[in-house]
Amino acid sequence: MHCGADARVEVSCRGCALSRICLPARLSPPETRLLEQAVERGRPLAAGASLIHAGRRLQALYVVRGGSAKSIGLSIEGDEQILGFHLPGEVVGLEAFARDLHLCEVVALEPMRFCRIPVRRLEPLMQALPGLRREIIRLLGQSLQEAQRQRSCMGLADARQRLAGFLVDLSRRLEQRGLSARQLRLSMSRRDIANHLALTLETVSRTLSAFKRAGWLAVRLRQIEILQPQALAALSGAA
Amino acid sequence: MHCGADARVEVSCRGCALSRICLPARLSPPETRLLEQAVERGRPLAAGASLIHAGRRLQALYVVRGGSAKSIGLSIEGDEQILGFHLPGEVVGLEAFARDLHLCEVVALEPMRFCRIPVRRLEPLMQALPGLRREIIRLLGQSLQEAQRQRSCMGLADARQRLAGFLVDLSRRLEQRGLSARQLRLSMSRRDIANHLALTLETVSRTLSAFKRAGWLAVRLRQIEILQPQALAALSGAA
DNA sequence: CGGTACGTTGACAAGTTTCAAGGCCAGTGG
DNA sequence: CCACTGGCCTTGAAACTTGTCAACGTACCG
Repeated sequence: MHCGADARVEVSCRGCALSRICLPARLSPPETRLLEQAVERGRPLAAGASLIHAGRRLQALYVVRGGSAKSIGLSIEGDEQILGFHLPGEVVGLEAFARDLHLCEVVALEPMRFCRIPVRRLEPLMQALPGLRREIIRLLGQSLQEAQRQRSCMGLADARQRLAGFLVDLSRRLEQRGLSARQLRLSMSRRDIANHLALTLETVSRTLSAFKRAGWLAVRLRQIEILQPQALAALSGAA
Repeated sequence: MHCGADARVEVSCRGCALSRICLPARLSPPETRLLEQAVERGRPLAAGASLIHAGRRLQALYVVRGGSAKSIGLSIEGDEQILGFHLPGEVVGLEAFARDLHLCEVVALEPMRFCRIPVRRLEPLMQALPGLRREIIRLLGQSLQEAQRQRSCMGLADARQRLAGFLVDLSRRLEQRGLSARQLRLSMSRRDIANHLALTLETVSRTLSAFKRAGWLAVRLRQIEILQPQALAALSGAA
């Protein structure tokens, strides 16, 4: 299935609840107005449906509007690794700029809404709007730093540190979006978390139990309450 | 010390031996001519000297012209991880676009020459030359993919696979630059390799010895000959 | 009320790190 | 020229973390 888009629905970034977080956050009002004209709204996706298919040519960038998604990197041998989880306002698909080809499969974790910016419209806009060009480059640089940070984390941190870091990061990002930093409702399975952190699901489960025993978390399946944020933060940050 | 640059020396990218590998590789001759005017040649650096200081503002992108360098990512807690080794023709400093701030220290591994492209000159050029803009964005996308690939590697691969992958990658990159794909003269120490691969130097040493015993390599300190490239490639690629 | 996917827990095995000792090479000064 | 020193590299044995295999418990959905 091709990711359908209601091409000619009016989109208003300025009126969007995500405008403080999303692409327009650092654009001027006139720039945002011009960007709006290039943005299409996609038809909602069901949980498990693909927003981006690995192997497809880069035709558009996507922005999560509601729900959440995971990026799955596929190596030649067939092993998959989840490279990231995406929350509303986050731009996905940037890595495809390397070869105009998507190497990641992006899959909805729950019913999801999204926006779509075709590159054939983005290109001339980057020419016309220096602010938008800088913003795309900034986002690429940010993704690069995040990937490098995660790379270090995979190398240096043990299971407890990785899981603590995951929870702290998720908590922070949810808080940015106006949700509780304490009460997390995970949209991904233990298997997904384990894959993302390069652990086994058993280790994730055991480590969550250990945090629970230590009084740092209250865990009930995918509903997690952070009781000792500073303990988690110390573990994730301090080697 | 500020990284000195002989600002007004004439630079010719078209006459440079690296032009097939470096930034101009995908630019048109007219675009390359304009780019040349923005490029400065830096004063050679001694081994161990910093090309980029972590914490400094982004003022320029750098290109390795001769010798080699390592990028060291610094986390808050003080642990350092080598994020990559850089050969002639490679652009370094891109990750600073995230916050106009360099988070990596880039250090020469041996006497090194480099070029420098100030961002205040690059900005207007990206505006004027769509090809250069696309090329910078492509390079960012490529760095992002490489960082994600390495992230997966740290997670999924064991010591033998990581080291095999490291050697295969280095061999390929040296070959692109007209050097032997078989005879590698490592410019980095075992400690650096271990740090880069998130292993201990003992494990690197042991694994090299294992490859030697298997008849895959001839190892003499930093001089390495690859005897069975396909064995290394199979190990690095096949999970 | 099963059936199935998800999650938890335990015992054991494997791979890597840690700790410790020793070898090799280059540069230095007697 | 030689011995000495310090950095780099190699190798061995023990300890630890995580993966593997297996069993069991739990929520969700027909």
